[in-house]
Amino acid sequence: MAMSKEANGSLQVMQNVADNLRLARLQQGYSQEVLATRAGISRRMLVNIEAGESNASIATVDKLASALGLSFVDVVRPPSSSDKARALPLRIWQGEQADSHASLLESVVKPGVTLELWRWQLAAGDSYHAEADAPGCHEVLYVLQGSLQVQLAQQSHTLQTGQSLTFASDQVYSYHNRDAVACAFTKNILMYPHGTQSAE
Amino acid sequence: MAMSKEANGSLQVMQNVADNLRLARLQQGYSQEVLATRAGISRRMLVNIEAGESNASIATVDKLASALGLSFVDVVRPPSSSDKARALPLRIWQGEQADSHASLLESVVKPGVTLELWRWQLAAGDSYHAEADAPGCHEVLYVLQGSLQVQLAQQSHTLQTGQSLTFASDQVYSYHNRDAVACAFTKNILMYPHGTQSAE
DNA sequence: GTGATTTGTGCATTATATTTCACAGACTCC
DNA sequence: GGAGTCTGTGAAATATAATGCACAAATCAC
Repeated sequence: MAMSKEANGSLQVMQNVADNLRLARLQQGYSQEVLATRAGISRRMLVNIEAGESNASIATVDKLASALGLSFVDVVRPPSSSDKARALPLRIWQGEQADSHASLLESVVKPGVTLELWRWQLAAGDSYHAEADAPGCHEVLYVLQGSLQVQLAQQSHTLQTGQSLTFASDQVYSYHNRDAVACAFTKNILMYPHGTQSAE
Repeated sequence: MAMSKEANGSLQVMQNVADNLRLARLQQGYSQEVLATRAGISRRMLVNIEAGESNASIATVDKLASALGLSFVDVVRPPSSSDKARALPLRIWQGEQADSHASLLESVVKPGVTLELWRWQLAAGDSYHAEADAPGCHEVLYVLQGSLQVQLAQQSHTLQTGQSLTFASDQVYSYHNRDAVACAFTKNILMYPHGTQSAE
């Protein structure tokens, strides 16, 4: 993948910027309009850059990188270097305690569906309250260490190390580590554009 | 080091580009004029970029990177990432045999003097003939593996593993590996602007 | 000292990146 | 069907990157 298009004066770097920006933008769920506004540039420019047809300036690329929470180098980096072990982790959540954090490890974006792999960690006694995800979203948890209580709207589940749980996340929910040791777990999120999927 | 100057709209990236370009240019002994010509840009532009006062385009930075034998990322990279383990090795020499090559590991550029650390490797039976360095240059060799014969204008030295040699390199000289195994050695070069130093 | 080379600055000119708008196609939702 | 959002394209206007030249200051060679 990531073959160059060789338009007019299309440099390899331009194509890297184009690919990296588009990928990161879709991963974070921004439209061109939103991202362009956040970055303080025109949408027209963003279109050109994502098409690999614009020889942007350093400042412009930097604005976009910042708006996406990426470093300049991340945006410019060719896919060849550290290919799949990408610029991710992104969207890191850092709790008040040092041992409480979460990071996005992988992200697969397809036309109809998006899959994200997260790694979570909760310090002893800590908890996390989440808002409802988009309609149709499902989460699949797998506890690596310690124990985890998942509080849903109507029910509650307590998972021990090695146990897993699937639940619809289009509702408010929360994670609780009521144990005395840190809890680590992986979390897969399956998301759909709007509500395109039927129940299983 | 490498504090930002905060001129007009000086981004951190601009300063990185400025620092990296100037360092690489001096390391390779180019004047602004020469580098600008090789890169196909105006010297005026190069002056601005090296001063961190110009918001250059991707294409311009890429031209400069190519002219210096560097990748785009190398030029943009902040000094913080892999700080001293820099973009180097540069100026790689590759012999006809795969085991014969040399690379520049470190380079310290000061107003009056430049020190370079190289790592050389010569395949069994291979040799390398060097032109005279600038007047006043000295080399310090240290053999890591195998044996090395250094042929100077008036004399010849044969070094075994662990032995070292200092000699004035402002004369033609050559390295010979007359052994049956590959030879590796480090080489420090001490250079002066023109001939500013007195003999010891 | 003079002469040559390198580097930094100011300014007018040219090239082009960037903006703003208006519009068309593709898609989802109602 | 129409109304909505998202995305790509075109063209004119504007901002600015990039050029070229002339000149001053510093450094090194002689």
